[in-house]
Amino acid sequence: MSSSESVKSLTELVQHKPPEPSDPPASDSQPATPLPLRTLSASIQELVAMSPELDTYGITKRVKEVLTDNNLGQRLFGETILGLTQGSVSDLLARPKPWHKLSLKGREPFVRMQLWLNDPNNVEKLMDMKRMEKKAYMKRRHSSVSDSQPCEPPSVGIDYSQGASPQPQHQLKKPRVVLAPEEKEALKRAYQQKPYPSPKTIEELATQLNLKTSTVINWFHNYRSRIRRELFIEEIQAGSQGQAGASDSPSARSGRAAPSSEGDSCDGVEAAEARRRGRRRVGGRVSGRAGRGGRAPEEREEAPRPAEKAEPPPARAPPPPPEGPADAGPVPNPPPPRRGREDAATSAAPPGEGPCRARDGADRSSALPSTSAPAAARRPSSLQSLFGLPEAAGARDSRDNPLRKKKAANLNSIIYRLEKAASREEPIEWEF
DNA sequence: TATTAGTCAATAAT
DNA sequence: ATTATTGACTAATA
Repeated sequence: MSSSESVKSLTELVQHKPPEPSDPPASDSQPATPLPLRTLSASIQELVAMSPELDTYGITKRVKEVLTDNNLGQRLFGETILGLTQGSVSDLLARPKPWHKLSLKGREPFVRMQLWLNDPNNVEKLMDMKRMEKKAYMKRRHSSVSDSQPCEPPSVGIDYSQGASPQPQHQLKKPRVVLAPEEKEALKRAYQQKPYPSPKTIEELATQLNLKTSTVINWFHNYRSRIRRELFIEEIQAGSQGQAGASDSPSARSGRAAPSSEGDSCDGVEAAEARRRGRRRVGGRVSGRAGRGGRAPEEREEAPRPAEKAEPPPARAPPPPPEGPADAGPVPNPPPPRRGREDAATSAAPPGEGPCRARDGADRSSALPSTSAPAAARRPSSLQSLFGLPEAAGARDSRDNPLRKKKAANLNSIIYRLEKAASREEPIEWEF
C-alpha cells in the first residue's frame, strides 16, 4: 500500500544525502517528536532489499576504526546499532562475508553499519548511550548499597521452587560442551577425508570420541561454514591488493607480497588458524563434557582411517556453485514480502532484571540511524552517494594470484577424493 | 531430509 | 573489561 512511498523516502534518505533535494517541505526537525514517524520509518529490510552492493570489508574496517578510536565497545555498538550480541559483532567485524554471498538477512547488519557510518552524530549518540548506561549502572549499585534493596537475592523462586529434585541445579543449564583439542583434531582429520560424512560415519565418530551424535553433526556444520568464511576473507584480502591504492606503498610496489607461501596443497583454514594464533600454550587439560564419572581417559585418538599421505587440501570451494553468478548490476533482490516471523525463543528476562533487553524482532528497528544530515556541507568528495560506495568496483579479477591456485587445489582435492572413493565401494554420497 | 546461513550465549583469551 | 571463539539452535533452502 504505502510501502512504495516510504521506500522512496527512505531511499532518498540514504541514497543521496548531501545534495538537498530541493523541497524539504516539512521542517521535520528531529527534536523529541517521533510522532510523525509513521510512514517515514519503513523497515530497514526494505532498504536492504534495495541497497546497492556494499563493500562489507571496507565497512567493517571503518566501523572498527571508529569504534576503537572512540573507545566504544562492540557490545554497545552491537546492541544499540545492530541489534546483535557482542559475539556476533565480533565475528561480523572480523570476517565479513562478501556482499554477494549474503542473504537478505545477512546484509542487514551491513546496511545498518553503513547507515551508522553515514550518520554525522553516530559517535556522539553512542557515547550518550554509554553514559546513560553507566549512569543506570551506578544508580543500581548505589541503591543496592545504601538501600537494602537486594537485587541479588532472588532466592525466592529459585531455591525451593520444587522439592522434587534432590539435585537442584540440574541441567536447566546445559553445561556447554567443550571439545578437547584432541577431539577437535580427530574431527578435523575426519573432515579432511570426508567433509560430508555419512550418518554412519558420524555415528562412528561420535562413538569413538564419546560425543553425542548431535555434537558431531553440529561440529561438521559449523566447521564447514567457518571454513568457507576463511576462504572468503582470503578472497577479499587477495582482491584488495591489486589497485585502488588503499594503503599499499605508493612507491615501491616491488614483488607482490605474496604472503601466502603455502603455495600448493595447503589448507587454507589451517593456514588461517596458524596465522591467527601464533602459538597456543599447550597442556590445556580440562575436557569439559563427559559428565562426571565420565569415560576413562581413554585414547580417543585414532581417526577413522588415518590413511593419509600427503594431506589433500580439505577445504572445498563453494559446494554447489550453481550460485548466482550474474549479480548483474543493482538490486538483484526481489522485494521480500516481509514474512511474519516471530522469534520469541530468546531468553526470558533473566533473574535480576532485563531492562534494555529489547531483543525480539518486534523492535529491531528503533533507534537506528536517524541519518538526516542537516544538508550540511558533507562533502561527498568522490562518493556519488553516501550509500553507494564507489570503491570496491574494480578490484575484481585476480587472474592468477595465489587465490586462484588455492581454489584449483581445492578442486583437485575434491576430485582426488572422489576418485578414491569411487575406487572403493563405500556408499559415499558426494554432492556437487 | 539434509545443509546452509545467522545468531546466541557461555566461556576463553587478551 | 573487552574481544574472540565456538557448540547449539532456528529459519530458510534445496
